[in-house]
Amino acid sequence: MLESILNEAFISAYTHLYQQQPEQKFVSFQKTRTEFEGDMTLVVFPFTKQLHQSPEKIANEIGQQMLLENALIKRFNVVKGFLNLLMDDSYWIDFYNQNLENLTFGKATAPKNEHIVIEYSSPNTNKPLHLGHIRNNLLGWSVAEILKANGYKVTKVNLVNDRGIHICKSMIAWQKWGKQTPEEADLKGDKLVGAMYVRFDQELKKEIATLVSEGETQENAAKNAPLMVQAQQMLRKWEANDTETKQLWSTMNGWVYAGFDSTYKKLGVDFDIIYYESETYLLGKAIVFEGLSKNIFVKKPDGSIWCDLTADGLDEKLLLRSDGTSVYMTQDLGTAEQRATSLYPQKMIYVVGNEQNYHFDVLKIVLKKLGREWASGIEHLSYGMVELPEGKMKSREGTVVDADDLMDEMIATAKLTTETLGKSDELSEKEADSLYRLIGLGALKYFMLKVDPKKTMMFNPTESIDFNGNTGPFIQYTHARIRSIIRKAQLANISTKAKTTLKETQPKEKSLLKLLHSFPNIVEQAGENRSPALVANFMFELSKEFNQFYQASPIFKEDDSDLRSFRIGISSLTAQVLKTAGTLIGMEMPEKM
RNA sequence: GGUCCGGUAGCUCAGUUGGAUAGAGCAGCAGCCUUCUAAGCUGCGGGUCGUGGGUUCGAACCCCGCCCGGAUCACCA
Repeated sequence: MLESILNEAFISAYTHLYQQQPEQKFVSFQKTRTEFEGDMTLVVFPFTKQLHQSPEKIANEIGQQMLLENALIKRFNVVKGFLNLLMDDSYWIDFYNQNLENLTFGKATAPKNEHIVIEYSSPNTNKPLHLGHIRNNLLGWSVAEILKANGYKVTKVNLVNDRGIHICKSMIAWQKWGKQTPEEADLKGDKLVGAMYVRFDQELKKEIATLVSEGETQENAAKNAPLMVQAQQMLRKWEANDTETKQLWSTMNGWVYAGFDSTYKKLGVDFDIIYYESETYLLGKAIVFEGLSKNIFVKKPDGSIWCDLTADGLDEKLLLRSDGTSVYMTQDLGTAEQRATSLYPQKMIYVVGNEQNYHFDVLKIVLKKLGREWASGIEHLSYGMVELPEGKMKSREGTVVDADDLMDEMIATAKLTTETLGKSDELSEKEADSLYRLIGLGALKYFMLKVDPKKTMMFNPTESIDFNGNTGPFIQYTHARIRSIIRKAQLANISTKAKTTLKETQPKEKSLLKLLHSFPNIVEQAGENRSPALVANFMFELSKEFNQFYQASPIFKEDDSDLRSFRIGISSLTAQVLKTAGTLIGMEMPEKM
């Protein structure tokens, strides 16, 4: 790594000059701004106190000494307190020669002895997946891939919420107004069950309105509406293992899973383990009783069990209802312990929206109070909501952007754009369809992942996602351009991966090499920050740089064959890095487009 | 009300964890195709980094106050 080389050179120069060690926390190298000559810049201001000399003097002395000691440093210049160091071109050319055929370039060279479990998606089975789930799924999947690339052992898990009152609502509605299988209704299973859930809600509202008009209070009406009573009855039957209820429940869930599977598949996400809440919802009660017996929790007169977190700056938290049934927190305590004691991970990452920050704060604190050492490995990857121009998505107001619909629209737009540009003329129907899919999904994934996960992001359905500028298709297009060059070179029998004997680089080539050089560092940063956005932004940066190079230096018009192969090699490495980076954010790269 | 998160160009977003004169894309305007793919490239205009203080050689970034927006504080999940 360049930074560690320079860091060593700096320490050596510093100790030689001043007979003392520099404070490591003050040593900061950064990329030199383009308006100055140099590759890396050392900020020397922090050392003025220790040395009692002007920043310019220190910078000059250190620059001189580093130049003397290290052959990789070619020149230096000093602007105010900034020491700009120019590396010898041989550094970049060596990098090129060494990695030209390194197919795993960018990924960690040695495995880390650490296991990370990452949970994402975690849908309810009463609603189809929507735009918010898309962000969740893409983020979780991508972070998992990035962590793998960093050498971690990663297990992707999904906890499906397949039981509870909401499922019973869909079941009641289906019995009353549905009675059709997905095939009969010509609907995806998750869509059918989702429609039943909506129907229940509508009918329930009518009942409540009727009761209120008859003089009931709103609260009582909501509690006593016949439909609500039936749903609760059904939940009790379910918990009592009633055969008929369980039968219907598993049939309808089966429809939903088939629907989810097709959405996941289209989106390109997968899981190593799928947990079902119906199988885990009783876990956790034992933990609550354990905490009660250790006097960490308290039981109230009505029988409910609580954890007092006021000393931690939070509130009292319910852990078990007065009737002895679980709440969300109870189950999460249980599933966390289940994972910790069966998979033995060093970290457990939960990809869950920031609306649940409080929940995860509580989860960690409660587990720590219970003395679970592994609780410190729990990490909430808290991402921001996706908002529409009119604000949050609301299922009841029909402003939800459906995941399947969105993907289909993206693919249709890709088709239209491609045909308009006349780029599919030479493709077979099959090739063309797979290209539209690749572009449409590339556009969607890049759009979702280029934004910092923590931030709330805006999605405007009417403007649809762009294909020009800072977009997935722009990057894919760049890749396709390079592949076209490679094919042309192969036809002309020019090696695309020839080491070079050149001694110098030109500006655009060097900028590209510098960017390529930074790729492993980007992958590492993205892993540490759990941020696919860093990879996405890097890909854009690299593509932009390549397109400038492409436009400025026509490769096959170059007479000097050494220079020509060098440029082909750089192009080839660029395409490879784009492809590798693409695998980290789930964006495929086309050969032609 | 308490707690947490956010506010950067007309719009969507970056800003390497405190460094140099704050950057991209879109939208607008003006150029570049007898072509290694124009889904591209070049140029122009566009900013009180919400606001007021503080910390220091240096702040969009750290601290405090205020304004605005969001989330959360359920015997919901």
